[in-house]
Amino acid sequence: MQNQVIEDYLKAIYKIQTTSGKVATTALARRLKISPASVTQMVKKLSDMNLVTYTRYQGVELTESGMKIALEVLRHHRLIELFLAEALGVPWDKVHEEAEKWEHVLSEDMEDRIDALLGHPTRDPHGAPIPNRNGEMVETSRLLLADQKAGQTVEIVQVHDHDSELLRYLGGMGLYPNVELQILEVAPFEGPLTIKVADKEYTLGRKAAEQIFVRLL
Amino acid sequence: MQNQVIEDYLKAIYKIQTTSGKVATTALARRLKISPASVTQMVKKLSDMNLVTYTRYQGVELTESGMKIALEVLRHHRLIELFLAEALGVPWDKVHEEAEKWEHVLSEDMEDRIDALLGHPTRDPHGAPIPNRNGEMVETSRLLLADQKAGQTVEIVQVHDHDSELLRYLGGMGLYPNVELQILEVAPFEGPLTIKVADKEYTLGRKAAEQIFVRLL
DNA sequence: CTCAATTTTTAGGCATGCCTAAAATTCAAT
DNA sequence: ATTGAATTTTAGGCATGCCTAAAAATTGAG
Ligand SMILES: [Mn+2]
Ligand SMILES: [Mn+2]
Ligand SMILES: [Mn+2]
Ligand SMILES: [Mn+2]
Repeated sequence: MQNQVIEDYLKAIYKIQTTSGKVATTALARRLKISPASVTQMVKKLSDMNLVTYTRYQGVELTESGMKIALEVLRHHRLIELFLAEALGVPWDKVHEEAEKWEHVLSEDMEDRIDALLGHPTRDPHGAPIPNRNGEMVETSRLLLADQKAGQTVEIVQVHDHDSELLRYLGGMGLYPNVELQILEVAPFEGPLTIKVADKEYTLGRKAAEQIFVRLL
Repeated sequence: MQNQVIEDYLKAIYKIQTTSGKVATTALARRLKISPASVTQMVKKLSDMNLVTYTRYQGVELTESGMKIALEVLRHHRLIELFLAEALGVPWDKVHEEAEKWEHVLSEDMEDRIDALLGHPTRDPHGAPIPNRNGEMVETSRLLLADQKAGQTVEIVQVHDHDSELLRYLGGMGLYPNVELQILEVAPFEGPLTIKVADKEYTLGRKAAEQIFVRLL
């Protein structure tokens, strides 16, 4: 499967594109941990395959078929994460790494079976939306926990899923999607937040609070 | 993972080695659907890696570490087959193809979880033995159904798992591992067998009967 | 034992996807 | 508008794993 390489490029382009618009060579290189020169070369090939539009020095953008593949892989990734968590009891800080490999080998038939077994879920273990078979996805409106004010009660919607250590740290406090918490105090000068979860109080560093998305209750 | 290529070579060598001793370049090439010239080249690399012993024109043999990897992959393959069948309800004629891809991406942690979930199984859906974590495997003594005489009652131990069509055919008659059947008649001149399974009679072609292993009851 | 058929290896190539170093282009500060 | 810094591309290479055609070694039939 050299498919894997293409799929990882498209997924990375998708992620950057949906968070910051145009996708520069360097940004892609940093995300994929590949030299910019190699990215340029590969991006030309993707362009030849009509998976991205590419203008020299201007960055890339997914075409419709590129987007379709990206969402397909994303669906695989998130379904697998949930499947691993639910069916095999894999802790939420380990599912990402495993799904990163499985996503490329899962057949459509297995995708459907997993989807059905899980009851056609719409969110992965980190709260990220799972695209449906048509590539449609419900992005819930969400706010950064770090931007909220003291006194508010919020519900966790999603957390960043790349940092295993962070996930273990959050898990230790019971900070999972759909969990409710109160913001007791927000220290000034970008200081930590004091929060209350399930009747326990914790101090949460700014860095951590910036990885957590919430909605107001 | 170009690991995949090496793992597939070692698995193929293992299969040939355990059924017919020495492993010739051509046999390996045929099984892997790769030209003999390419096999020679790759086999040299495997030899450099100490995964096989290789003497020009004489074929290859797995070293201890080559054997270890082969059995590891085989364990993955068979555990996955059973997992797919049990956990996802995948029909037994489809599990092989899927496992062929998954076997190369499964982490040791997932292997252990699947193994535990299935209750440390010793047989895959086709009756093939699953090597344990140490690469040990219980090969049951088995006879070819095609070689048996009329009048005998036998139990299916294992069936060949490569031919999807055959598996569907056998499944239609309920011919799975651990199923008991009576041999009513064996037509002469390599003719078909008449068998009785779960009170129904079937005529089974020689070709099919040669793909089925049984033990006498 | 010989030699033609078969098997296996060698030689030379190709595609993929990565790299570093150097050149080209763009950006941004004056 | 200039120019130096940063970004991006080009050029030239390398490893992996496959191929075909040709050469070498083995085998086995007579
Ligand atoms: Mn991936
Ligand atoms: Mn996730
Ligand atoms: Mn395989
Ligand atoms: Mn099997």
